[in-house]
Amino acid sequence: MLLINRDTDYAIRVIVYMFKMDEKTISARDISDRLDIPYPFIRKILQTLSKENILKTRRGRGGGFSLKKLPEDITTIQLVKIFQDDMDITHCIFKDNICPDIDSCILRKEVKSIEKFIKERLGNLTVEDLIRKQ
Amino acid sequence: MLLINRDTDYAIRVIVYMFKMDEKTISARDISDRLDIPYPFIRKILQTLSKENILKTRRGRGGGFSLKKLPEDITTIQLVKIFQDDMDITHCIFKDNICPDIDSCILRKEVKSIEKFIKERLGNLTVEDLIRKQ
DNA sequence: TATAATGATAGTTATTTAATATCATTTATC
DNA sequence: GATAAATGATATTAAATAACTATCATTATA
Repeated sequence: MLLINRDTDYAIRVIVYMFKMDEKTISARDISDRLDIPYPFIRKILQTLSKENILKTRRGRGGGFSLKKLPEDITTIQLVKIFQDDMDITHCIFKDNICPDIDSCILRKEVKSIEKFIKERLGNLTVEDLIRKQ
Repeated sequence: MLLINRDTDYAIRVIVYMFKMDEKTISARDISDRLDIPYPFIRKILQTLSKENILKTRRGRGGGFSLKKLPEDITTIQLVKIFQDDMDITHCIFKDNICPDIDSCILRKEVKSIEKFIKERLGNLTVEDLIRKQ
């Protein structure tokens, strides 16, 4: 089990890279070549980030992707939620089944509270932090 | 992503059940029937728990499993570690690859710290807590 | 000796994740 | 206007993991 999955990790790397490069726009092909990420894979991630309003796109020849938000306005939890199904680590596999009462489940309460903690921590970690502190 | 996977969840339920029943030994077949868990599946879990010294076994006719530890001596994190590959949620998929220096990775540091928090929390949650507080 | 249990381990199926492929649309340049 | 180079949308395949099943040997009781 990983807290940050591959998609999220790639997304973070791409965004950090784009900030560092400081180019107006950069194509999926270039990112794929420079960061050594499979082309169709990074395309899907870039498309998602653009749908989520984190990237701008310019179509057609010479087009590509550029950042729409400032690094201090992108948090890690935002990206995790986009690529990891809202990060619902509490989801009970036994609901409607063995478990007598979901509301009285101590384990569930504990996990829920841990989830809250994680979301707060990653909510305070921006892309700027990742760039600046390194 | 789930914090507690199916194996761990079953293991917890079985142990709680065994404490509540207060029978000397109980067979895998009985547990399977009473908790509605697939027989070969629960067998594997029981075998693992017995290898890990959480259960005692008696082989042969009339045999089965019984608890070896007290509920206050079994923590949730123990069970998670047994069934979930030590719960290494930090594991970096990019080592030896893109990442320039694993030691300077801010994201990694953050995730590692979250992992530590989770392990402490689940380390303080015993099976007795799960029974008593319910 | 037959039966009912676990020990050990192999094998299968289902689900999820990772990666690839295709074609339409857009836009810059020649 | 034609061509090339880009993204948009979406379908498909492949690999990995998780879930589940099966088999046979060994043990112990009646």
